[in-house]
Amino acid sequence: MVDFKKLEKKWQNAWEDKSTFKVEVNDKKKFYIAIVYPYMSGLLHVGHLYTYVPSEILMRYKRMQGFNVLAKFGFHCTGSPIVTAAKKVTEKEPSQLESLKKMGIKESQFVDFEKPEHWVDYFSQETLVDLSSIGFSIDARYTFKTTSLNPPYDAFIRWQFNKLKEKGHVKKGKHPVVWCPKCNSPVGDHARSEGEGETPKDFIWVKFRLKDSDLILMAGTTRPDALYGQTHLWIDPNGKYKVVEVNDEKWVVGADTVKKIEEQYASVKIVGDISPKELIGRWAKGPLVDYDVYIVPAWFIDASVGSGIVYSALEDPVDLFELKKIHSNMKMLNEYNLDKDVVAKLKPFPIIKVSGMGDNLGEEIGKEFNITSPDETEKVKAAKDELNKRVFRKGVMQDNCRACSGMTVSECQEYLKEHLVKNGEAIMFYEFTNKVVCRCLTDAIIKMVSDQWFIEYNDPKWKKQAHECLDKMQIFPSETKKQFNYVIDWLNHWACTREFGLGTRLPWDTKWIIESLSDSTIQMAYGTISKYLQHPEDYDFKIDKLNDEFFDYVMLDKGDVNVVEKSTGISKVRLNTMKTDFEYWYPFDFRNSAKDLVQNHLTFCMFNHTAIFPKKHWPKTFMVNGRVMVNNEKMSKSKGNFFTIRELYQAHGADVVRLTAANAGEGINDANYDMAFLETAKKKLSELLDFAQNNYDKGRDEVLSIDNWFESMLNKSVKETTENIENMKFKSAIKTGFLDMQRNLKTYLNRTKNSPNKKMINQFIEVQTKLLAPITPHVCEEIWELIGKEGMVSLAEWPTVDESKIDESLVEIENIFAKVVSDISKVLTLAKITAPKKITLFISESWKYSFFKKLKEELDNTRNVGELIKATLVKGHEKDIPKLIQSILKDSSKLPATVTSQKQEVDALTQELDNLKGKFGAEVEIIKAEDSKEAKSKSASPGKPAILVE
RNA sequence: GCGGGGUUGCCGGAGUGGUCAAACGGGAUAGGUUUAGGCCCUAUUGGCUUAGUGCCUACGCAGGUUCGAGCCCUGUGCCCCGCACCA
Repeated sequence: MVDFKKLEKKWQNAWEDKSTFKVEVNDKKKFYIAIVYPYMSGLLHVGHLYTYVPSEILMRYKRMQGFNVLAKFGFHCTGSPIVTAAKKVTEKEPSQLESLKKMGIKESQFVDFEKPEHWVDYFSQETLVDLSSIGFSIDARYTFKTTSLNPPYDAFIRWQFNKLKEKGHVKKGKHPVVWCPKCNSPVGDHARSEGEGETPKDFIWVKFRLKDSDLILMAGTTRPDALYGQTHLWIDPNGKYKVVEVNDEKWVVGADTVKKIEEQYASVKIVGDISPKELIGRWAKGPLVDYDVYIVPAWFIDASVGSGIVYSALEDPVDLFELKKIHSNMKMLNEYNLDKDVVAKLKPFPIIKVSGMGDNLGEEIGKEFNITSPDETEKVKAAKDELNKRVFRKGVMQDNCRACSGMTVSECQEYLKEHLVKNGEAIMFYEFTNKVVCRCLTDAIIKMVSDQWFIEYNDPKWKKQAHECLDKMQIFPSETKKQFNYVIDWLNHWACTREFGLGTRLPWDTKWIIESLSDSTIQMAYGTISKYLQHPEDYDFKIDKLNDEFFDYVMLDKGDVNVVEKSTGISKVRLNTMKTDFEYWYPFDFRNSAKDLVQNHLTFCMFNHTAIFPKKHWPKTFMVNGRVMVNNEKMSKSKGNFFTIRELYQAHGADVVRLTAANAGEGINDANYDMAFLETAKKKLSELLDFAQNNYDKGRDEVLSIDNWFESMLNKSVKETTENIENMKFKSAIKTGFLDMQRNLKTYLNRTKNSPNKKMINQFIEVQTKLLAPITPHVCEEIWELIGKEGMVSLAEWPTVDESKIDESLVEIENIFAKVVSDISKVLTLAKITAPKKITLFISESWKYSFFKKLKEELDNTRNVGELIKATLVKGHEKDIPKLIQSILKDSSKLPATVTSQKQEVDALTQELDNLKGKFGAEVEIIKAEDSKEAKSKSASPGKPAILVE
């Protein structure tokens, strides 16, 4: 077995020594690949590998096609994960320490990892080691890390935000956030010990003004539409209520809600307690209707839920059945001094029309669910859920609903939410539907963050531009375009600042740090000149005074170079070098990522480009890949199928690991990194090297028809492989550019009895090496050297297709031969003949060939038997033709893909006579059907000789 | 709930109207080679079957369009992913 590791080191050193992948601006056409940078909270793992392989293959492929290729690589460090991880190290959290250990870090070094800055330095360096060890052909001078630890990058991000602000895309706003009062920060899904997936649900609290009083009863609801059908208010007769003063109004709310109001809405002054008894039996006036509503007790109401007060619209089955209870409960009516007549008159009245249902929705659904008593609480609840669903989906507001008449229920809800709040008749209020607990075990709350900065992705004009950008882009796979379209429309305000974590400070409000997904949206532009900004000393300048004018000049062609020279201290010459570089490289031509970045980063990238750059610098191509599984299971440390790239290449070698990654999958579906394939890859690559070494420049000079077949197949492989790469189908490229090629080689050697044509075998080895070079470059360089080629295969020219060498009839003839062999075997089995004496092959009568050709053409026009007969009729065969047409119509597989000729078929099979004789140990005779009296001979058809065994 | 993707042999997965179902990879079984194992080679891997190179059944389920459907349409079951301030 080949020592891959040794060979790989050799070529990695050679690339380094010869600066094979260092790029400079030149006259060639450029191709800029902006690789998504990895997060530096650890070493690269299989997931990264799978995402990076497409970029890496593409950059090598484009280089071989003569492009000047820039591949940007960075190290992402902004946000909270690194800080959190460092904190865990400080706290000596076992799983965190274990994970460091697994990445090869010694215990004595742990103390260094208590500082976030150390993570940034350490992992970006180690990642660079991994990248070169796996043979990625990037130019390391262009790599950079993010955050304020990298001042020029920091300046770039400030510039980006100043630009966004200038264009009016960044604004201050309010937003409800799931918040941990102890950690004093938002609690994302991943940071919860309970309540994953929970989001603040928006309610509105509607104001009901108590008659003959200045008190306002706040009634919470998600169904403002039902206000049109309001009948009365429910209140918890045993609950605790308070009167509080909010913005000069006196509200009655459940006692437990006071704190929530402060967190979400406004400061609260508690006036005092109020007993439900003081309210029951009185009247209140709510919005949207002219009448007053009566206040009624209900035990299903809980003062601590919502606002503690609910208004009733009797289409709701719960309310309806609850009211029935009260109707019949004289004792209670008396206890609360309720007016019997008023209560008796409370009746539902219809406001919503649901198709397929009558007017009295509550009663009807009750019957449907077979509810006989109000105490069947489960049934009642199920009925309520079902009704809500129907109302929301199909409900239309009836004519008695004033401004909302004719609206669908969902439209009406949106309309009322906005209008009631605007008119001061309600407030927005957010609640969880389930409990949320922070990882620190504190109950989370909903907090209204009010001085947060937002990027306004909801701006319709901006959305339009983003759509325009998307329309012009190439998206792989193309189905993903739909998803992008949806995301552009769905994106709303995006909170872009945080109080905690690594990153760049918001230039005009420095208490805030720019959030991690917002800071990386146009950094690909920075990547075009990062070589200079990260290593100014190599280019004789200093960058201690980078400012917005600098980026304006270099990237937007704005401002005066003399002014910029003065303010930055960078010479005009250097400024113009960077400007030229930027203008040469930008925009980026390709960017790929896993599909989870579609709904944020990749879409942000489009938005931000349209805001800041002119159209010519908008992104060109996105490719989205699935997530990677390992051995068909989600990768996870606990399952033991979590691998760093380092572990893999150290154990198997870079090429093997790369080939396995490229073969793991393609398209948007989840891929599978198959550890078993590592062994297959090893074998196949070893064989490849051995074969090239032992067979190059050996063979005969004479040309046989099988050589031409081989050449056809070779050209086909090049064609298909090139197409596959162009379509970002890298797994298919392995199939057509490697596996199929190897199978054809096997067939070829078999058919030539291991005596290949020298020219062909050389061509094969050269083409094979080139096609594989982007995927397994080390082995390919080695082969390239072994066969005595000049220079690096990495810089060799990508093979071109010679269409004239693709002869479909040769391909067909070879298929016929293979089929004949298998048919003979089959016949022998069926006839139970083990040792045949003689095999006769009858080649189809010659008229059938032209008939088949003609028929093939005619089939595109018609399927009508009569017409086909007329069109294809050959004199003298009036009887045969209808029969043939019938059978072909029934099973079109009888018609070969390519119709050859009788002569070709006879010649080809005659050439293989010895081959056939050897295979079956029998005499073989080939006869044209015309020359035989055997009845069987007439059943031969083009591509399918008749077979007679004796 | 909303949006996107998927559903094909023992497994992973090709295949988007006839040329073609199962490419390619993996696994399994039998045979050959081998001291043995591995590598490698051959055959089989939905069912049936005949003096013949075939027939039938199958692409989640049920319908439909078509001369013809894995592919198009309608309905439906199930699985995966995302739904935000988090990288």
